[in-house]
Amino acid sequence: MKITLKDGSVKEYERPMAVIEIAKDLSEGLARMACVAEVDGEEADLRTVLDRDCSLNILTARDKEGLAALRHTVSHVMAQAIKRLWPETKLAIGPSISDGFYYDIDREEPVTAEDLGKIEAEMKKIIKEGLPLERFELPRAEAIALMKEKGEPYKVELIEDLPEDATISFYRQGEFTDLCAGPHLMSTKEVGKAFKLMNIAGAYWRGSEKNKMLTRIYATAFQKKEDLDAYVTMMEEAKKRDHRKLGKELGLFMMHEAGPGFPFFLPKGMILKNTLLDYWREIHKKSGYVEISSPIILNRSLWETSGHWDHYKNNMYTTVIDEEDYAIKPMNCPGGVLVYASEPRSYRDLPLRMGELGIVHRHEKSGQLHGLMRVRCFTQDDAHIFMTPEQIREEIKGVAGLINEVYSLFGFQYHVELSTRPEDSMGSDEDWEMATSSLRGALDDLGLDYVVNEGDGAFYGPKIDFHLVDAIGRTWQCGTIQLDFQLPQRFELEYIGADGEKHRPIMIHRVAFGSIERFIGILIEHFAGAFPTWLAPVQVKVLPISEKYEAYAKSVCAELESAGLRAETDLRSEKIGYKIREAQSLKIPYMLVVGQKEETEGTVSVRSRFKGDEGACGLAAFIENVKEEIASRTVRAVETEKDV
RNA sequence: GCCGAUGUGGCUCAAUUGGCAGAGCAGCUGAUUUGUAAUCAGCAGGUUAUCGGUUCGAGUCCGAUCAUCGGCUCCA
Repeated sequence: MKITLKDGSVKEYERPMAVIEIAKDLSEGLARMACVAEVDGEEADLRTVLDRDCSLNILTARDKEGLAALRHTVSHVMAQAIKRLWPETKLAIGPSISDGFYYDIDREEPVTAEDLGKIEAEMKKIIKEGLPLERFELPRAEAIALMKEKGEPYKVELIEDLPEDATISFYRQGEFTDLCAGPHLMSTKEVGKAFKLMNIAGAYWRGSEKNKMLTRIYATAFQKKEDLDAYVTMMEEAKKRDHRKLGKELGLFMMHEAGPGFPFFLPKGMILKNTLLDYWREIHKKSGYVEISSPIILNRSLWETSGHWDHYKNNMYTTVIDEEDYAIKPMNCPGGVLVYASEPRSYRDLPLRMGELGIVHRHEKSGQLHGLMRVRCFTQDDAHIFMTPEQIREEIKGVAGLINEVYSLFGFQYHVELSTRPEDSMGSDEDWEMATSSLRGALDDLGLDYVVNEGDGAFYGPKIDFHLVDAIGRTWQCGTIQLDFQLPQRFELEYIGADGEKHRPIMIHRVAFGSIERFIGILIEHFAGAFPTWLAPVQVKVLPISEKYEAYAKSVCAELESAGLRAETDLRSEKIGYKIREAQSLKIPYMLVVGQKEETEGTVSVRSRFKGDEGACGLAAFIENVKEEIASRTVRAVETEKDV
């Protein structure tokens, strides 16, 4: 099969092995910068479902349309079933989404898990009835009248938002009629059996918290039963790699009621965090950044100058000390700005790339906390770049390149969004035009594929966001690059140009990891806890066969440690199988089994968490190999664990 | 914050219509001295999230609070 990437490059793969080959290429970074555009000449989209399995879904445009029509039809069947069971229920919207569909409904009594079973049973009846789906159109006024007659106020509201002269399309199946643009299957019979109601949630009508909260029923459907089964299995597997579960099992971090949303890092999690920070410092030094640290608590007048006191106070922890207002910083920028302003700057100093691993606190609303992904205290791998307008494009490219380098190291897939000027914004049209085109230009220069979110930028400037995917397909914003002309103005920042005159610099706010906490959450799920050796909290565990070999095990461990490896011994009087089982479940990269044979020969028996027993090896040679693996930060995303 | 659900030893889960709070794993002690995913025995561990109510009697029923989970909104 011939695959065309969005950057225009073409690769050929042999059919039976294609999926594996593509996965390998992706993990090696070959195709990461671009998604698949065509498969055998047909427009297509390619995504890895789970990196560990390298299971790839290659969906052609036609497949996607067919699946959407199927799901949309099942959505109508579900709505029909609900109306049959509880006729007083009001219907809102029921679209097809990336891995299924949902319907928002308004019912007095809460929907329960048992109700889902009843709905499914009723849906099966409707499917069996084989009702044909008929499309018909009505002028706007008649459409409104029809929906009023059926007692569907949400539908009426939807139609009222359409233009006066619009013709409204409906789909009818049996006694049930729904406002809908289609397309649909021909008959409810075609739905088949491959559908499943997943869960119940709340959702605001039209996505605004000012509106009524409706009940959303999430469900999914596939063309084949096997696909549904595979999906359900995949979701179950994915839940096993939930970072909250693994974080506890692997002793990485904990939460406590004493501080909801404030994570505690445990000793092993701290090694992971510090190792990431070491890496961060290394690449930032290489990329010409300097590092600063600014205070956690600063007084009110600073936050007033920066605008946070007015615009961000709801999310800030504030306090009164010696009768003066203070705030715990929710962002690092004002601190960075003060450092910039602390001495006169020349154009020769620019661009000035000033990094800060800053701990910020934000009072997030209780309902939105989520493990390490959404917390109230986190470390941003922040940096502020002060520069001249001419330097914007190159700097953006530099940052985007750096972020790509970081994500590629871990084998992440990500997508990029460009957010443009919002309605409520500050600054001149020219500034916005220049800033937005610089961002766009940088993305184009790099050949990065991106979507544009019109009007979604910050009030002070446009931004580029980088999103990573968690184990069950939710995406999380991690990296971001934001252009800012407001803060330099508010703080009256200056530099002396070549002309001897004062000029105002432009600022970039940027993060690569985003928050170390969130990034670690994503890493845990991405690797299912089996971190690459360079990141693993314990890299080698020495397992003596019995207490007789305790001395040798200790000496091996001492040598590993003196070579800079993170090693532990397991000296308990347990059988070797027990020790292996435990080390394996902790996902320790290497287990060294030592007994009589090894002690006599001065060797170690190496067991890899992925490959199992690898046989005897000289200790010096083993150390060299592992050191090399760590130094090169080798990531083996394609390897799979042995089944338990 | 909003809608819904959940909360029992460190972890995973039991406990009939309201009737003596249990088990496995982990921990500790002892025995065992082990060759690639769980050796055996014993011991200890709980104010059933918290506070209040109903009842002769509450893990179980009711109310409030807190936390967590699935979403929505917001966001790194």
